[in-house]
Amino acid sequence: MNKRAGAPPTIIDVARQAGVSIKTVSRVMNKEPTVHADTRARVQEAVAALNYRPQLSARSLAGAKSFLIGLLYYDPSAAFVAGVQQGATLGCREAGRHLVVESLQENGADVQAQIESMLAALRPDGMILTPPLCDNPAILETLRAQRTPCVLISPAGEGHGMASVRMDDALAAEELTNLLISLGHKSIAFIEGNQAASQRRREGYERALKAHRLLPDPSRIVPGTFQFESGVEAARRLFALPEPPTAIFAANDFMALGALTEAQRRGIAVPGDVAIVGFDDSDAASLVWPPLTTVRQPLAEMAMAAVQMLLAGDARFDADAPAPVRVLPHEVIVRGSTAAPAKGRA
Amino acid sequence: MNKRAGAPPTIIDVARQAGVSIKTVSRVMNKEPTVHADTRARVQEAVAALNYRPQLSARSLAGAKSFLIGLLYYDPSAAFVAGVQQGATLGCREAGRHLVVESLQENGADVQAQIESMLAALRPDGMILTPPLCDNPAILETLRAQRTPCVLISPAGEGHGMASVRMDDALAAEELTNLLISLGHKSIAFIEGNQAASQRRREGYERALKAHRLLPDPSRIVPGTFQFESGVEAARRLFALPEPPTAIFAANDFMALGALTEAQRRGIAVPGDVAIVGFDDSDAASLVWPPLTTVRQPLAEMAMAAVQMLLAGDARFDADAPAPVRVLPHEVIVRGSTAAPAKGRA
DNA sequence: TTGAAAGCGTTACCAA
DNA sequence: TTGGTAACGCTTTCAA
Repeated sequence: MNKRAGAPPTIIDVARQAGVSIKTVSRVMNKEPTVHADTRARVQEAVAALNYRPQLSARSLAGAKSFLIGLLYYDPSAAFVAGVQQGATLGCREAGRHLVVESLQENGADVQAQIESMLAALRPDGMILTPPLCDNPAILETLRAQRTPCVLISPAGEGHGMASVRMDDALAAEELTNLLISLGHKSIAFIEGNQAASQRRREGYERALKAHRLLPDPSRIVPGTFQFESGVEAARRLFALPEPPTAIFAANDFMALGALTEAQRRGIAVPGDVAIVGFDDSDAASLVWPPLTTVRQPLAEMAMAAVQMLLAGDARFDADAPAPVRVLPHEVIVRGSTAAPAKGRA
Repeated sequence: MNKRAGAPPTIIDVARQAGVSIKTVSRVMNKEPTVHADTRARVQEAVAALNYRPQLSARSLAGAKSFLIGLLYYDPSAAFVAGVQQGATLGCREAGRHLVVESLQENGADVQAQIESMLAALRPDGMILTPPLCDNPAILETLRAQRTPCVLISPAGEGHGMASVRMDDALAAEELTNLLISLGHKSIAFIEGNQAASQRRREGYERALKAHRLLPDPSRIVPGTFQFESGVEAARRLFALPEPPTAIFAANDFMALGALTEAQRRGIAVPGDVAIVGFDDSDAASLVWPPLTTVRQPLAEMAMAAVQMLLAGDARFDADAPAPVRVLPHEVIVRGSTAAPAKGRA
């Protein structure tokens, strides 16, 4: 006897229809190998006929998995969330999981409480953390205490022993700097940011200079905050130097756009008088003139990899196994903001 | 007897600790009024002592709610997802719900299957749809068939009888146009987009012109695609007119940025020779020079309202009750890309 | 105002 | 290879 019609079919309905036990249906649904091919076919037929889909809450209550992956973030740029999320949702779909997103409210003390409460309620199979949360020791400790598998996206340091996915910021910066050098630039300034990524990018910048025996000039390395305005300010200082640089490498696009704006305000031609490169390939990078030469972070791919690592068990707390780190390839995008320096200025 | 230590406490542990039945604990957790104050206090004490948190899967299996809200999107701009999501996660947290995000893969035929499968597995308490999904009749029909409460964010038309949240695009466009008119502009061009919102914005633009007895000139209304390049192209056509406009209203920021770029490439000063306004307050709007005068959509607020409507039952399929529509206030943001027209050009 | 017991739909253990 | 049956942790119904 069917329950009231209209109610979604349950495993019992399928078992009855296929003439097997519910346990066998369960085995088929979970792709367990120990089922006879005929039986399996019969069950699958019944599943299709009834349009049966196992209910998540029942599965997770009875079993060990929740089929949920959590994505935790706090005040990142829109492009960053969107990119990561795109990859995470795709990865989850492929794996039959679902993505639960939580944007933490504040970086205050109750953040831990927020996380604990989420973990207790949802019991996610794994968590994905983005900067700056993935660099917050208190948060990582909370997660570790609950033994929730985690993968960090682009952590600042070594990820505190947790699995992580990143791109090679230093290498990308080195490539970008090499591009400028190969165009003929010898006087290349660097605008720093106030996040961990900036440090790594600067390393690559200096590595490239050294490889070409161009001595880094401290006066050409100016601070910034990853904000547009700080790029304007930094450029102002650079253009005021007795010998202004012929190229500017900003640690992110926003600051590069600030530098671009300041150059244009002063009638300094880009890329004619000064070449400018950024980092991140933000939306705005291709929405200005000249469009910005920059580096694309493989955000979606990184998030997808994170999901895969989570489900492959790479993020378990296996004690002495070193935490795995996956490094994904980036892409240098050459646009109109770079060119060879004007005659006599190289 | 406690289970193995380390396992999270259950309702049974709390009941034992408080000396009441599990049903009473359940009542307290669900804030049911029919509990004596003393009993309630005793239970809450036990809950705090054990750090008890009800498990979602058990709650949803036993009860009628899943405590999950779904957010469905397909290829929107990063800023749009990020904005909506910020509001949705906050709204969910306040309501003790969690946000499950699904980004559909394609706008193809299997989209319905994707949705059905999600609904069957998750049984979300409600769904939030963003454009263009919220304008897709097939998708809406699928949702309606499952009787899942839905709230549409900025649907194109009347929302097909479903609850929706929107801003008043036409009013905002009218205000923006009025701003230009009040600055002294009489020759204001409009760059259209290829989405429903563009239509509404154009209505407001024309309303403002008519109110000031400025006849809309068809040659000053040019098509676009909401993409940067189409803004460049549109501006090219406008600047080639015998009498170029003194102001350009682009139906979104990306096209406005294209127009800005084209103006600068031609040495046409902004806002001196031509004023430019956009729509959406995208990141890039404040990352260029001059920064763009535009309109901010209250995306986060709209999403938060959507969650509230969902939980208030505003989105139930109550047959003859008309679907509720909430309209949220926007914000006109005046920046550097607008000024009075140059003498003699008004 | 409180409680006992019967589910909810699935997985897991153990036996056949 | 299969099936019976006991969990899983909570809400709900019905009684007290």
